[in-house]
Amino acid sequence: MAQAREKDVMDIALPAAPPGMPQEGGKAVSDQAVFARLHAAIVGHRLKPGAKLGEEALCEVFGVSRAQIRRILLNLAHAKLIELRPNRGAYVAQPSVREARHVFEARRAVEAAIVERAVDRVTEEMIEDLAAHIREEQAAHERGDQEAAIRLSGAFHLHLARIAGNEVLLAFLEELVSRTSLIIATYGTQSVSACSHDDHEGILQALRRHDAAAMLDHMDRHLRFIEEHLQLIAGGEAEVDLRTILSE
Amino acid sequence: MAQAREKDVMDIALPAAPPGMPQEGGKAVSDQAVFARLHAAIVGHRLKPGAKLGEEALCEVFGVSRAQIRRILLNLAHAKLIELRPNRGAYVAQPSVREARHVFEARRAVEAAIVERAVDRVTEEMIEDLAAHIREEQAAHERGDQEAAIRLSGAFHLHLARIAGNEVLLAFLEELVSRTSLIIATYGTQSVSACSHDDHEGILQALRRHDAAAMLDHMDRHLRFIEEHLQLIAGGEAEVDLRTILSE
DNA sequence: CCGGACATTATTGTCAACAATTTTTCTTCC
DNA sequence: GGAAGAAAAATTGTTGACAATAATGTCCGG
Repeated sequence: MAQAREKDVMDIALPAAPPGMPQEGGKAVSDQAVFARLHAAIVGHRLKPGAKLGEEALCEVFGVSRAQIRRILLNLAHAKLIELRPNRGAYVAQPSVREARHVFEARRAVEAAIVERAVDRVTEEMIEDLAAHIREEQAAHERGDQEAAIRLSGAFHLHLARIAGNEVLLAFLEELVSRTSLIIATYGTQSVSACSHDDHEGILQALRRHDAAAMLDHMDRHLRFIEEHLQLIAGGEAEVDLRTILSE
Repeated sequence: MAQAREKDVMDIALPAAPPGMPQEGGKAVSDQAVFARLHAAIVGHRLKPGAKLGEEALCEVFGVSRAQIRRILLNLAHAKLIELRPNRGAYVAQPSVREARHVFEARRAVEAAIVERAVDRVTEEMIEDLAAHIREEQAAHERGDQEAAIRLSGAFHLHLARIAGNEVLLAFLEELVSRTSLIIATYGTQSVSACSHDDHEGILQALRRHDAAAMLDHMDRHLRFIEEHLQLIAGGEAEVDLRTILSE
């Protein structure tokens, strides 16, 4: 079982492997690169909540030293994507129901602040960029590329944050978007794996009219819709898993 | 000069040194303890923006290994209190004017969200705790204890966040309060070194009446007042320091 | 007297071996 | 057969030495 989970870790490197850089012999791989790969694997639902991230395994996968991996794991822990249990190792985080609700609540607050600033600063060109972005989302959705759909869906919100022009709010939203994706991985059903691009379209329409109130309304409904379609009931921890699975 | 700054580092340990624990011979000092000491020193304006934090010096002061200090410095960097320049070392952060404005803007947004939730959840007992807190603030102010005044001033806002009951918003505000203190250390005049307890009193009065609108108004004015009384003009970087100081 | 190249020093970054802890496996006994 | 306990294996945590880099000081030529 632990062996099986290690196998999952081995799969991380494959999808986004850089072309011209063999892990052996080449020069050092940057922290940022490894961090980005692990981040993408967790947010993209390839590494599932609870999966163990052994240091040795990660070293082999990325071809880096343990000291480096350790530093990167610390960063991922700070981003709340993994949990570091002393003397036990690193595990992909399993957000509690309470935590999930707090993340959504905080996200509504932060997104509202971003919307208010974005309507004032947006230009025609930016609106066209957003429209193009939504088309990309739609394309990924139609072609059935789930991971791209998740990524682009989050990127839409971050795009809006960049328009708002506040780097602190952007950093907050980056954290919240990533955590939202992890929450969906933990509590999501098949139907809800990402934001629906229709909602994004509605938000964009309101932005075109510079209608802040309508944008806020759309954004709030959008986030509440996602939250309500999760199975955020009771203690969805491992304990319940065993009970429901084994009581046939 | 570099030597003088190292001296500053030596002063960190003295004020809050734990009584019964000699750094040599006792068991290991926890990361958290060292982090808290450095955090308090920076937020309490004892370590000034730009001060160098040499690894060797910190090891001697706290009696810990370099690996441990390195890990702690990484955490402080993540909290945006220090800046890690590769191959150059760690320095107490010098927030740019732009960054300062973004922090205040984000803080207004986060505090607004907290206020809205706090008015709904507050109890009589909590209000009394807040009142007691304000009296403590006043006492520290009257006795001229600047560091305590700074700390308690931030603690008031965090107390409110705890009442709001959202751990994510609380974590955001913790970061923002610390960064605000660093911004005040960088751009503050003598007159503005902390929140005025009068404003806090006004916020509390509005909370007593469960008047969310009044609270939001007070909070917003409170934060804008602090921001406006800083010297947030032009590029107050180190470059300018040398130029203005040496060109008499 | 000033400026640039070189050597020295100090500091940060990295690595590999060692210690401590947890997890697994194997044995033993009821 | 199953549980308790002990040995073994695997994994995490720490330490110290070494390499790489930047800062400083020195020496010479102009």
